[in-house]
Amino acid sequence: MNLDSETKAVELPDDHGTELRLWLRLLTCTTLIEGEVRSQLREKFDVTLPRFDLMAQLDKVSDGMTLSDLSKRMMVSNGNVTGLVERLVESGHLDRRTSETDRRVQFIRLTKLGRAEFRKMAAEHEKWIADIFGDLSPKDIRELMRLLAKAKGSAQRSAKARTA
Amino acid sequence: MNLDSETKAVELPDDHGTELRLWLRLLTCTTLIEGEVRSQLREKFDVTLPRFDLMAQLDKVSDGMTLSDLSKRMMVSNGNVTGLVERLVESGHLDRRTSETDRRVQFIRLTKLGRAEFRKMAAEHEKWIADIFGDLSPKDIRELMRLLAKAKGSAQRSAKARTA
DNA sequence: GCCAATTGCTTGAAGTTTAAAGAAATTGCA
DNA sequence: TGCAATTTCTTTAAACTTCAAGCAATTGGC
Repeated sequence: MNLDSETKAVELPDDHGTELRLWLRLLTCTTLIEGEVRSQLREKFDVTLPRFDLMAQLDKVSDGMTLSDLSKRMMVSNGNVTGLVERLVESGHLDRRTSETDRRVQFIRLTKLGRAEFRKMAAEHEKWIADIFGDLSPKDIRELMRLLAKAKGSAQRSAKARTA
Repeated sequence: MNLDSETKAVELPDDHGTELRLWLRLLTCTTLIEGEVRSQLREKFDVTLPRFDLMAQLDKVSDGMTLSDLSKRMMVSNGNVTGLVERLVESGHLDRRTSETDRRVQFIRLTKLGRAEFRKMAAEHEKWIADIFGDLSPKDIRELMRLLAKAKGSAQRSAKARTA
């Protein structure tokens, strides 16, 4: 038996510190940027981030989307979307229409007003983001994209394995 | 005058699409991992992520921390921390003590129970994170750390410039 | 010492979020 | 057809979050 390796094993019970530090850095980065975007949205357009996100999903399609689609894409719960949509319909940004073939399903769309307002916000939003990442070179951005894609894949693999 | 370049300028009013895609990917990654961690914490320890985060901050120091320190480190509002601490004191995980030199200040500490429970959770938590990033090589991790540090710096520069 | 500004924390209102339970509609299979 | 499983959405309770307003204590000129 090798005493040295035993001692080492006790002092360094696997080393998962680097992954943890990576996670904390990722989280800090995201929180920082999210806070910045949130402030700007409130300040410039008096809109909350969740509402902006929801409208962003809807802006990608022309013919609407169901609540389930929205909750999957936004990675939030179903009930959450119900409330958000309700308030956005109330304020005239969204339009809801019940499916004719399945009466459980609601198709949600941006209204003319909603789309117009979103487009205005999105244009500004894109500039803020560009400025936030302003110090990164095109190569940095490509590398980050690549590595984050890999990280995303890894996380999905891990989550799936756990649930299975 | 060059018509071609004019046309281009209209069709591609600056190109900030790559930064936007980077941001969306960063957000997706974080949301995915955060959801995974949240599920595990609830499932295995019946604790919420915000409580875990707060205890993590306190575990780093032995002699306690003020509410302001906590809110700065966690990057959340003051009022938010007030509520979290209140519930954690209630459940016996935290301990609060008013400063003797400044009666506005409260020092918050983990109780013996709180620290013991946190240590147990943290050990598991580290393993989950290691698994989540399991597909990344040590080199990938180093590169991500480096690029995220750069992104963080850039975001801070941007936020600071706006506020100034 | 006086008092305006600042700092640390709490409170209240509105909104967001999750998890869990439930209602309504559809689907698939025997 | 009949009915159990599934899907879509809503509802509920509890927690979390922010922002703004406010209170209490301290600090820094003067």
